[in-house]
Amino acid sequence: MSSPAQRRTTIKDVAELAGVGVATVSRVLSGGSASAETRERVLDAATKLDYRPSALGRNLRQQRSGGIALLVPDITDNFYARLADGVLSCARSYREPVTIGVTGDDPEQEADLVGALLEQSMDRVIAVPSGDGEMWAPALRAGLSVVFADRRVWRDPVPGQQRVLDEVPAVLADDRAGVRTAVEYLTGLGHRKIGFLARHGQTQRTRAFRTAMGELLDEELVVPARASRDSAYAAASGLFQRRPDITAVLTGDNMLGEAAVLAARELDVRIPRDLSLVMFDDVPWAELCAPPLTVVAQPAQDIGYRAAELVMRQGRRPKTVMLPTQLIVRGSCGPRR
Amino acid sequence: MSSPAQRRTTIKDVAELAGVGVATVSRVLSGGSASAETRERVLDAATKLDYRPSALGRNLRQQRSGGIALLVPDITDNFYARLADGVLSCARSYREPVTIGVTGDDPEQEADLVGALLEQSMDRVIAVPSGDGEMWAPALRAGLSVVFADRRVWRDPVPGQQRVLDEVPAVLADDRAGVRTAVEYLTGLGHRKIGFLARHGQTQRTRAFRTAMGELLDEELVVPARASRDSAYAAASGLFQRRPDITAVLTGDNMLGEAAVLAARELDVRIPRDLSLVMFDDVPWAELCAPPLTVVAQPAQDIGYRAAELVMRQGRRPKTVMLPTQLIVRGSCGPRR
DNA sequence: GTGAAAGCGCTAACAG
DNA sequence: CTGTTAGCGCTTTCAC
Repeated sequence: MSSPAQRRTTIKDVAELAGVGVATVSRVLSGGSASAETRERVLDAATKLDYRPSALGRNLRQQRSGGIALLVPDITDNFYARLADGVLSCARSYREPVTIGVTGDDPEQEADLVGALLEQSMDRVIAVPSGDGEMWAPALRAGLSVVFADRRVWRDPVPGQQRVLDEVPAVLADDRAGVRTAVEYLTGLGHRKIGFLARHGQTQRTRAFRTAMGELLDEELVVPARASRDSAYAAASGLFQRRPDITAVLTGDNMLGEAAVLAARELDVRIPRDLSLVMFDDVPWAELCAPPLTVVAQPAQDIGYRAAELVMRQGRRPKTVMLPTQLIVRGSCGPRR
Repeated sequence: MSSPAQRRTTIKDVAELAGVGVATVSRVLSGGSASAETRERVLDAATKLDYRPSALGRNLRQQRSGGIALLVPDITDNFYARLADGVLSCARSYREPVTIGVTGDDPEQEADLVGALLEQSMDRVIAVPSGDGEMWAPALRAGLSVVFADRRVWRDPVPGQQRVLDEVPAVLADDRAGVRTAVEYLTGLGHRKIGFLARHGQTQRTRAFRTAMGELLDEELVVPARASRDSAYAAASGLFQRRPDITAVLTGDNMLGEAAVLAARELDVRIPRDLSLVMFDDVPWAELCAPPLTVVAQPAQDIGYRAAELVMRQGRRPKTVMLPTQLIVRGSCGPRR
């Protein structure tokens, strides 16, 4: 049997040992004013007792639990893992714990998680949002400060609330430029029938694709997928079978890219001979793939880091941050044959 | 400017509206005994006010913040991401928030993080441990219930503490069997000079490799790497250059596998013609690789899920759980040439 | 079955 | 500059 946990050292113990009041201890420890001598006595006592202020007491008093919450669609997706890593790395420098929730890109689950956060009195959230304005507006009103990462929320149909959501700062990759660069690269190679595989949530990228394609756009080649791997595969496979005339495809994220490679292989579509492929997001395996994949790289870790910075400095009304993407040409694209 | 956050509804409000005392509300809401009529009145009031009990108050009162903490070496490593996903998925069914910390496989950072947990009064931790017994024993004494995942802690040199650490339940992949199967597969193909790339932390696997190799073991072919990608690459590249006579290699995790593929390509070592490769952990890209990688699959998500179950039911003295691995043969191994 | 009251550890307001 | 005190929201004795 394990021994019973001993009672925690409290601020009272420190005060007693130092021969001062508890308020003084609190002040000294949080950098308030105190005479040099008092300060030393307090610090001494605290060290001697190995005193660790209880976050519980502080949190209750301040009516807010510290820490920052992070909501991502899927933590096993390397992109979100890197994003999370960035958040974690920034949060560490503030000594703030990070609570992670997985939404599965499902507004309902997201709403659930936000509810849980409120229950915990968390007041800082970084989210890759799945829900729309209707779901985030109440959270905002409840007083938590939100930063969106990777995506922002769709414009809300209700006029009055649109303003609210525009107030939510966001850290985004420059989807417009990324998509445009990729499309230009592909058209430069002679491709005309270019497919686009994207998640339902990737509104910005889808829109950017439509714009970038201009005259060339064929709505039938723009195919949406749900959040799962299976759905990604189904979308890719479906597109390739339905429209064997396409010569290039751009995918909105790395799991769709993976699905495209798999589906192509299954259908005996050769990359890049029969089909050129550009994938959004440069994951480590893109280079190991056969052929190595041409990608639109995104600074995932940076996105997370910057988002964490923003959510920590809620004071200085921060604007939306847009981070650049980069086309990395490897071996998955060829000229139209 | 955003509107000021309105005051939270407290238990007092509910009590007032229901015309009962706060104690009664508390009891009803936590499933205690109450007359049917009272219960209904309370529930009604709670619903009407949309009352959410504050975790802050409860936590302080109970001297423990709920939730479970998860410590992994690297969240961008797909294996740990899947493990985390398993934890998250189990924790959700208990409605417990999960706080994630990244240790970088560094005992010092790990100790830091545990300190932070204690400060937060977290009392449930799932850890992929980097530190040794000396670091975990105090945490245990401080009263938190720990479950190890993926690895357990090295036997402690101090005799008295060994027992303590054996009391920590652990959820592990069956490294012994996994390594043995892989080695037998390789020797079955005729390989004799087999290299092993492993992290410092992968003691069990390294030990298993030595055992499995028996007579064939060449200590020079067992090479350790630190946690980083760079270190993994250096280890692989170094081994291949130093000992071009090896014909097969087993890697202790997926990042080492990735490094091996990259290093081999760089040195113009062909897989599987010149070198057979078996990688621990079946990541999604293993199939996309050229050639597709033969792997020892581990139930990462299950490991996380089971660990979370254990840490939630600290009551029923749980034993260590060992989960099976599976050799998945793909295209990265060939006969010794 | 129910209510009154104590108190978890801390910080902020106030008085000295 | 420093100590006293109130009280954050909740659960848990302890009377009734």
